Amino acid sequence: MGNKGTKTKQAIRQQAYRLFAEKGFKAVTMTDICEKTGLSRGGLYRYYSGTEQIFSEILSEEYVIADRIEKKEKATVILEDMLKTIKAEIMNKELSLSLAIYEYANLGNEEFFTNINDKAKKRWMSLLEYGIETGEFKTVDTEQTSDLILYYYQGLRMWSRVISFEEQVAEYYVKTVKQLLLRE
Amino acid sequence: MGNKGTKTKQAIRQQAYRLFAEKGFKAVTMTDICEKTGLSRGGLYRYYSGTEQIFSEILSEEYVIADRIEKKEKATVILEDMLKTIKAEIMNKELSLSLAIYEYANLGNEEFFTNINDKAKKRWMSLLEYGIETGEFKTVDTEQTSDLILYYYQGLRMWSRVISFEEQVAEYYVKTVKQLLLRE
DNA sequence: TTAGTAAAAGACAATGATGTCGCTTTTTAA
DNA sequence: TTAAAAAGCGACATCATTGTCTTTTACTAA
Repeated sequence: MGNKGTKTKQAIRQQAYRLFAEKGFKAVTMTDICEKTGLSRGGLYRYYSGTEQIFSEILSEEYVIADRIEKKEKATVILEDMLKTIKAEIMNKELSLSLAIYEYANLGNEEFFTNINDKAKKRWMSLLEYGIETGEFKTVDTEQTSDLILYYYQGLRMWSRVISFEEQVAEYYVKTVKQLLLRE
Repeated sequence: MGNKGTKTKQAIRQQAYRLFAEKGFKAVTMTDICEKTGLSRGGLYRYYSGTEQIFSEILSEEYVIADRIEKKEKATVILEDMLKTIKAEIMNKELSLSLAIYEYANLGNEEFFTNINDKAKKRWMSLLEYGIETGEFKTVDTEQTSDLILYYYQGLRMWSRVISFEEQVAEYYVKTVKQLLLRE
């Protein structure tokens, strides 16, 4: 029984990931992926029937977002943690799928992203509610503030690929979110 | 002397604009533009040597941004005006070049956008300084706040293409900016 | 060791886009 | 009216990419 297959698929996805991060979705061809993986066209097609399929598998691997946070720690600690992750994401332009994702979404795969977005928003709202409940956060409109946090982040992430950002820009983001939520 | 040319060029750009807005930059071919304009390939190539050239001309037509605001009106009035424009931009997904711009920028045309971005930021900073000076706005960190206003907007504009937004999302944006700047 | 199956290779035709070139039509100005 | 210039046409060779198909190679289990 061939179980070498799953390993190969993983290797394909890994190489494809790098390509998508570098060039976006549309610019990556099956031939590119062949070259990177060292596989022949025939070989690659055995596993995946096209770039869409590969990318969609990469996405479902990548985006496993819980809609709610775990209310085990203090809200401020969770917040710090999330901001740290976000800051790192904004700053490393090399491995960002943002362009690829955006192109892919525009190719008629809206549902997936409506979904992801919903979940991310719910997650933030859930955190904000929690923080307000425990008194750690200021009393803000949770939906409005979640929107701000999310789309501000999206804007940054998108353009950080293109424009060379200084660290400061990410810093401002963190600062803004904290100022909105935390009591002085 | 043939001055029919400039009219034709304009017509080409107009049709191309629609295509870019609809499909992004990479997906639009010279052949597409031929079909839309009714011109033959040979005819089109007489005017433009490729999609890059067309798009770049469209951009320089579109983005004529002054870096400073005119300090003739009240800051609040200017703000209202800018927000109104932005809201409209977020809401009409059909004619947004956002995807095309993003793809184009990622193709190695960073400078242009670094420039545009700089100007837009300076414009906002200039408005904020003005408003603070006249006492209409709260005393905020102008750079930090401009960043927020800009990238939050970019995030919204990008995703409004993909995700079907309700009016509310744009409303939140406006509300947020006003809350940040205006005294209650 | 070997037969059978899985994995990989690479040739193939088909497609669709590119940029060029020579020819035709239309416009313009004298 | 006419000749020169501008505008427009479409065929052409070329290229990159696609997905398929047959053949070859490598494993694996009896």
